[in-house]
Amino acid sequence: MKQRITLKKIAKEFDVSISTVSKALKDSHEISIEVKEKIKAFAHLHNYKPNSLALNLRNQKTKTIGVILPEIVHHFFTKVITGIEQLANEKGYNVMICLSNESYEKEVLNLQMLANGVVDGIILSVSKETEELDDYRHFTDLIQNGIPLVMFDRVVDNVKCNKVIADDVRGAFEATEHLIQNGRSKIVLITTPDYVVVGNERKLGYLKALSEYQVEVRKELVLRVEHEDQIESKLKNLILTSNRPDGIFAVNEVYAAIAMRVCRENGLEIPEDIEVIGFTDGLISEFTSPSLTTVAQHGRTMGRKALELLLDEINSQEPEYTHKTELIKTNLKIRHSTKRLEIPLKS
Amino acid sequence: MKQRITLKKIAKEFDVSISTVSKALKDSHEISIEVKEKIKAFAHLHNYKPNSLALNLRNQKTKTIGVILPEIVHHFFTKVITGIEQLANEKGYNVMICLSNESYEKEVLNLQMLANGVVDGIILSVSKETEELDDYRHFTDLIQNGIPLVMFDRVVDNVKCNKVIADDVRGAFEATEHLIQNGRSKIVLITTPDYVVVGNERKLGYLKALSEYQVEVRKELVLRVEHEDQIESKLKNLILTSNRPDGIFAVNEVYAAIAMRVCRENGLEIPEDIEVIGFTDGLISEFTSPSLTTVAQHGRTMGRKALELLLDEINSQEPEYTHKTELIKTNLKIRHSTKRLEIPLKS
DNA sequence: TTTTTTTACGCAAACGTTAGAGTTGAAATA
DNA sequence: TATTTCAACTCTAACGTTTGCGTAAAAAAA
Repeated sequence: MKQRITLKKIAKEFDVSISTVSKALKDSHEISIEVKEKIKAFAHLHNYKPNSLALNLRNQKTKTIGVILPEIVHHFFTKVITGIEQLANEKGYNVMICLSNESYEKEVLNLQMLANGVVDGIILSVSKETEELDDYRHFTDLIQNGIPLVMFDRVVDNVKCNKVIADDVRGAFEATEHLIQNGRSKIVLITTPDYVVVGNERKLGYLKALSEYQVEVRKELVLRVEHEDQIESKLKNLILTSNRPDGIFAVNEVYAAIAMRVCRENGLEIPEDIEVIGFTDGLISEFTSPSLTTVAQHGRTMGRKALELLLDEINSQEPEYTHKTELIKTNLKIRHSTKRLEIPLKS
Repeated sequence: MKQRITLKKIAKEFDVSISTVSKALKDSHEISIEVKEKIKAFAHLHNYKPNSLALNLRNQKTKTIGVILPEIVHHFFTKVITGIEQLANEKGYNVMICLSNESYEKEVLNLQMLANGVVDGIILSVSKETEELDDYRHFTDLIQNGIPLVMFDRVVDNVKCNKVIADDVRGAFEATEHLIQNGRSKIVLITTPDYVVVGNERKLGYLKALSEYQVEVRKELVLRVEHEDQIESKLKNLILTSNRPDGIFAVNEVYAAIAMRVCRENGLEIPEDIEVIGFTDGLISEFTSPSLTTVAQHGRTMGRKALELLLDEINSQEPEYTHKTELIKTNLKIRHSTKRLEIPLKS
């Protein structure tokens, strides 16, 4: 196990100083051509690469950005990573990914770890527990420390930083609108508890569509679930009532897929008896049967945009940087779980 | 934007030397109690955290391990990451994830980047392009440089390092066996091109099962696809022959899901007319209709094991470390795309 | 020949940290 | 009083790199 070669070792080899070697490798005019040639040849032969740690320490920057995700077994987040990675690559940055596993404590730990000089900036989606605890001091501390932070998807309103969010309200509006235009009026909303911001935003869109189209809002049709397991019984109850629902809008893909299964197990045909729409452009939607209409979130675009904003802030010279919030458009991917509308009722 | 606080700044504050501060914060007996107290209080107030870069440089280790994945929009890989992350967390290590995007060049770049002092060791799954090019010098170079490497899932036989692989042969054998025991004999194999090692291993298992149960091997039933798009036409051809297949074993989940769709579009009932099994414990399997029987790979276990081996090597004092190859058992998750066998024909 | 310029290098500081080896000054011992 | 001991610090080197500045010798100009 031969050790990595350093400037020092090369210097010793030719009996010159370390700075001579450093300058030679940088092709400095201060060094004679012969010396440069032999040093370069030797360095190349031994595959010299400057030690990143030393460079980072000296330059006070790492050309690395940190990404903290609530979880990774989630198609949307992997899409976002792909977008971040892509742009990072183009710009010569490295990406360090950490998982908070939806835990406040791990989020704080990850943040502290990354803040200690490891990265030049951080992209993050807030963990559910943090949203629940409603404690955001670790974010403001970070920002106080001068480390740029960009939040995406699950963001916190009163933390001053760049943000990238999907246009959740509009996406949910369009999904609900689509169901209404397909003649549905008893539309179930399957959503998360209130503290999950995106869930709430999507609920807003749902309500907005109902009100705009003068569809009655029925409280019992709003299903708030803490966990997937709860969907089956709650939904079944609704289906078995006399005034059973004819449409479902779920705030994520898995909820929608489960809802479809429950419907079919209870004798409902999709989309004839009931139409279903999910949120997120995951993998599942394409392979369910019937395939699931979803609100596509464009995770890759969000990732790219988030990094764009981050680099913008990192490279900004201004003492007072002004933060932006970017809204990424969603769009409805109509598949077989809803009927395609031939003649739109409203343009 | 206040700058991070350093030992130097604390030292200046109290007009003592840097080492006094360092020792005070480490509660050294060399420092008087009063001085220790005031320094600690001040440090805590200003939320002092030692700069990781400086520590890494000094200690010549980073407590960070690098993971290079061919892609991340892939349920299996995210499971592996989860496993790695979990153990890393327990052991106080950080994880840096890089994507090769199945590209040889990016794999090499990532490897070089990580090797420059950024990580203490690397866990990697070989990119398809690398397997195709059959060029593994970047791995041997890395090992020569004394940086421990663990390969998982897609490994290279003649690179000397720790490896973790699923028992692909056995998994494929059991899948094929299951189909045979269910009375199937015309079993299609949907696999990748030959250079993809795991695909090959799974093919071996398939062939072994056929031979062991004396089922005729029909070359035309082995479908080698470069891309998902090719499945439809190739499979359709087989289905439309007089001697149509009655079982399908696909080397991954997406192939299996697509195969199911093609079968149903061509009038075959699953599992009555044809049974289907996939590989990988992805998300899709549960939500297809019927749900898909798969060979579960236990990605999390693989991730944990890979890191375990890596840490083992990192912390090994021996000059001649002997490498291991760990085989992770798969198991068949029987769902609705195959019939459950009530009385096993063979134990 | 003396002075100036140029060439080609070495020195030292800096990034932030740690730890062993000094160095004080005062208290304890002889 | 002289010596030893000890507490409580500071100094220094080291990790690997870069870069402005200093400087010796050689070359050019006076």
